[in-house]
Amino acid sequence: MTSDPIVTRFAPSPTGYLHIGGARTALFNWLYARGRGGKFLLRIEDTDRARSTPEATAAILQGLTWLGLDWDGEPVSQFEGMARHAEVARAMLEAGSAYRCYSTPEEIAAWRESHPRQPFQSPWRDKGPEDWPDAPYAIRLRAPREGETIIDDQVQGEVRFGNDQLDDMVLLRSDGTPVYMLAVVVDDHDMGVTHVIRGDDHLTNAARQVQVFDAMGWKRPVFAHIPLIHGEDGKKLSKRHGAVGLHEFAALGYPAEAMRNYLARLGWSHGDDELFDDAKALEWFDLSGIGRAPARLDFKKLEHVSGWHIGQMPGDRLLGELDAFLTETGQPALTQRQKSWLTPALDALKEKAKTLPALLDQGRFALVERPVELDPKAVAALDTVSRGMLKSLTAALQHASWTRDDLEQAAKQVAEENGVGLGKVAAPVRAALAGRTSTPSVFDMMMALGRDETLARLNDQADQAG
RNA sequence: GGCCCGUUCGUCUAUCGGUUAGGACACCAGGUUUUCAACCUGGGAAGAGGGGUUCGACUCCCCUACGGGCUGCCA
Repeated sequence: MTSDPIVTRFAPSPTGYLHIGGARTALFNWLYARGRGGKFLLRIEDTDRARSTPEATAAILQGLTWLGLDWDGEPVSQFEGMARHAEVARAMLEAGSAYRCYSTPEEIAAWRESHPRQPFQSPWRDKGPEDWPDAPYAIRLRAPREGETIIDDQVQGEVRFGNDQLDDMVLLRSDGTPVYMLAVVVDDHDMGVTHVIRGDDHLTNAARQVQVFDAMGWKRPVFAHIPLIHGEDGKKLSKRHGAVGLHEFAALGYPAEAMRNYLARLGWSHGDDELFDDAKALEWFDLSGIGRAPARLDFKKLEHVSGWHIGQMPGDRLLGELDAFLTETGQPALTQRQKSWLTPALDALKEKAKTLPALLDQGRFALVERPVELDPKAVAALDTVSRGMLKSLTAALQHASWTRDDLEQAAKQVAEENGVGLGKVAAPVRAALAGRTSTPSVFDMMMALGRDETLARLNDQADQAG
């Protein structure tokens, strides 16, 4: 038997930026669909008009784009489907799977008051047309009162709800507007969604939604309710945990592919595999690998994953990432000259950098122009003796062929002549070349800067020898 | 309150009845080294508690504790 093509969706409410939990949910849906040749759809749940904003929608789309998650077709606006949702509610009314409920909010509140710990039971459930008053009414689902509603969840397993715990949910409000729970079901059905992968805060909702699917005679999608991400303290993720918005992670300089890797591993695993690229993630991702306990955000681990990905990147890709990062954070783009100095040093730089800004910081020698500004430690490294050694090195370098071996040879020679270790020679070179004491290897810098720039920078300091 | 979900090293996790409970991050100690790193080697570190079931439980069942979710004519 040929199975239907997979269709997943990500359905955020446009009430703010895309946060890290939502990003992971989107990633799971994307991985599942894309790994199986299926479709990944987007639906904006904008039925809450008061809280939904176009800016938030834009921010979410931008976040997904940055993360590298592409979706099929245009994003669907749930709000625009209102008429369709109402139509379904009316159809259910016609079919008898829903009924008119004339209870007012006050009556419902009073009922609850006198029936503690019991779901509301409308007195209108079994009334006929002859009893209908001339008043506004809500349409409620005629849900089964006995038996169980069972969700066969791919993550949570078989979850059973006693139908006596589930009330007849409102489908259409008395003002004629559909309710979110109905909209979700109708949209998922109309969009052909086969797999609903979402936060487990919707697990209980699923029971109600399934009743609607059943009432309409629609095929239920496969459900997978994934645990939410928590902060480092184990509490629900919120602003006080620092970065929670995806854009904040982008600004911190984690490459998108590293975020994908880290996020994928948060709550999902494939044996002991920790570091992998998209191809592997797509190949390995499966619902069965998702855990049931909420995972905490761990920035240290993220850093490690990020460092690995940066180290794996070919130079041109890395340069592209750096460009994107600078643009993203509103910093000036790299000039041609900066690129020409930075590029040869990339292989050395990417070995140690864990984030993009960290790499830029280590590569600062390639970004500055003469005269190189010295920080206090660099000044301290350039005492009279050091400047003297710089002078002899500069002289020796004048005729050196610019290969790493020769440079190293020359430096060692100067060290020997002065009866000191290589470190003593390297320190002032480092200071003169980069203006600081923490840099890549001095030889890497010399190779990257080239003969002219290197000698110029060295001379800038050597000339000041006493 | 009721219903539902969860609980393996500090953290992310492996284990799908039989392991000295494995890996990764972090941490500690050594090594390497021209700085900072990076890297290499080694180390400490876990089944929430209590009952069962079983020849044998981290794995299955029950209870408790602790987290979390839902319980709206919110989404």
